[in-house]
Amino acid sequence: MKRITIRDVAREAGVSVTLVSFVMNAKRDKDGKLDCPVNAETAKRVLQVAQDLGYKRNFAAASLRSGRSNTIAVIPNDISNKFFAGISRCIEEKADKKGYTVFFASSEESADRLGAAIDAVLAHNVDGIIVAPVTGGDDAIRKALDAKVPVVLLDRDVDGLQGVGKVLLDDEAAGRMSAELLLEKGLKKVEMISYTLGISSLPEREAGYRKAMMDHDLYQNAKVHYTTYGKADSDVETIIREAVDRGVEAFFLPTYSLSATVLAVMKKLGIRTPDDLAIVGFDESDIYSLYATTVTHIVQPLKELGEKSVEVLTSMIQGNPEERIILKPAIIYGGSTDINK
Amino acid sequence: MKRITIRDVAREAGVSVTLVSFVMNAKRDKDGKLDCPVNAETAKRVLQVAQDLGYKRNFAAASLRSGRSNTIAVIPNDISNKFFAGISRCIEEKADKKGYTVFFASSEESADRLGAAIDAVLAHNVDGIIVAPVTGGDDAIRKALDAKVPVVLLDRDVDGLQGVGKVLLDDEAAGRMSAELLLEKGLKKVEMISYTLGISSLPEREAGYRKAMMDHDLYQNAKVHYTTYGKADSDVETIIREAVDRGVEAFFLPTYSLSATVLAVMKKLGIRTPDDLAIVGFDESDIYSLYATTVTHIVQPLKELGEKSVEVLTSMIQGNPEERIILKPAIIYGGSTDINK
DNA sequence: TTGAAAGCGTTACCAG
DNA sequence: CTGGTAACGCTTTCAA
Repeated sequence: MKRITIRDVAREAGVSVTLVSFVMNAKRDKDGKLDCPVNAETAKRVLQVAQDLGYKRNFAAASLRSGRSNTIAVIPNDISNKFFAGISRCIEEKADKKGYTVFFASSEESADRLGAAIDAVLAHNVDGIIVAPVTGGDDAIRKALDAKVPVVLLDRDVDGLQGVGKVLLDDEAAGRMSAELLLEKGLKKVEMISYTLGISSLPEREAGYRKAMMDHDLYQNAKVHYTTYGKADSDVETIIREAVDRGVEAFFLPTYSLSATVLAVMKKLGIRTPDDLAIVGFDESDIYSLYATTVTHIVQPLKELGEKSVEVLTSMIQGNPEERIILKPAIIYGGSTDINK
Repeated sequence: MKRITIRDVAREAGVSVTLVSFVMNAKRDKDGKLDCPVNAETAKRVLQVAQDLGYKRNFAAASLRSGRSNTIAVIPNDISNKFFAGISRCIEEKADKKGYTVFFASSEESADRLGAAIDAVLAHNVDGIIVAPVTGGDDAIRKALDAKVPVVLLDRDVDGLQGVGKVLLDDEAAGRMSAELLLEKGLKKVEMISYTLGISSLPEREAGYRKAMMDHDLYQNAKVHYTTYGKADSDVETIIREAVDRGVEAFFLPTYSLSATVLAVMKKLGIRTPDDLAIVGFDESDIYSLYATTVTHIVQPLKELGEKSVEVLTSMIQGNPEERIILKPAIIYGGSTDINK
């Protein structure tokens, strides 16, 4: 069963390969009409023959000739992370609708791996790249830019990169909303734990938190504890112990992993929420509804983040200028902030 | 900055394009020597020149000419599922080591989407496909087989498919281990909830459970409740209520989603584990350690499943016959089975 | 609206 | 060991 080529279709339909190529590439406009310089009758016949013969375009050939490949690459920092897994699905779905197939490669929070991943997908002629940057990943991203391959930054911003699209969460709003929710309950000693990761979202969330504290004239109470990604467990235990002793009333946890770690520590130490400590967590997870007390948390608009990033990227692939889109977070209320003082 | 081709390298190194092609494709054997019919000196020079010029292979051209593409496709039923997200990462890592880039496309538990995904990756000339089949996905998979593209079934088996590799969990053992753990605690009324999904793993897990019940002369107590994927919430509540009234002592939950659903229902109804109901859950999740009582659960060897599936696939791509690999599950003990009767 | 022909960068074949 | 050259299947001028 040999492969059907454009030539077979042309011969069978009694037209030239050029015509077939035109027809196969034509996009349908809103009327369902193909917008290409081909007689409607002919086009229809070609389509029919292609269908009958079971013609499948050979992307390798098309890519070689045209330089385009109808593929995009998605490089999250960790695909096994729930947030990116969810977003990846949305991206894939949207990309598929637009006729793109998706390459995946995760960077594992390492600039080197990001570089390797970008090399690999560039060698495969991807038309564009959606990436959640890692600390120090600027150079890797610049390689793509140098190769004139459009890039969209997802979820995390990086300064000093010209001509990249961006689809980000309004991280400052997320921080502000979280803190304000707590402050409006009458709590005064609201603190935060964060990572020393060099990515933009965390400092922004912190800025939002600080702003809210300031607006409520409680800036003297603002305090942010830092820990390192991957070694948070012991740090967090110390932080929580000390904070409870000091009479801290609430914590804002700006990532899922910090939220999970804090909940684990609280469970271990027998610290209850919201009475001993009110909590606002981040991102979606079953743990928030299954924890002894349900947990209030910030949710990111996964679907929109995914879809927008594809839209911005495909628009850039078509030669339009880059866009920068900021999406708003939402709050899901749980028992962990159900308190009044 | 125009693209460097094999011809540029050939000219610069003063050799033919053929030589360059040989060198670029040569695999290094264990001694670090390139195994190709090229003078070591020449090879070294070519490599050096390629490096200096910044030569990058054009996979589209190679793919067009050779029919191979150095890409494999991974099609889980749902990438946002924690189990597949974890496994995907392992697959990607292993594939990368072997020089393959991976395409992702999820089937969303739909045979149609699986068909579309397979069409798409086939059009991109993937060298092989790793797929977690969905109910009724046989035909889609057969399309790949017809195109002589090797396929490895991951996690779920499908009967009647010739020449496909398989990397599966020993599902029967998982069922047996779970039930036996409960029975050895002296519990006698051990039941199970399962889905009416037409995939192999669930019936196998059920078979293991039934076998254990039989071995302990408790087959008259064996009972499996069925619910539908996506509509489990209300069913499970009814099942649990009724079971507790009937004095059921334990449940084996053969998937993560069932485990999460049951824990949610128990929390809602105020049913405690292990005293009111002992529980064995499935797959890894933070919820098992964060639930009021930690939950005993079966874990699949993610890393091995991912790596083996890549190994089996690449071996098949090189023309070797398909393999069938069955991996053993493990149990993580928690408080939900910490009981003796 | 249609067609002929020229490549795109590799690999594969065959000859030396 | 080395080199010439013909494909691979498509898109893209250019000309009719």
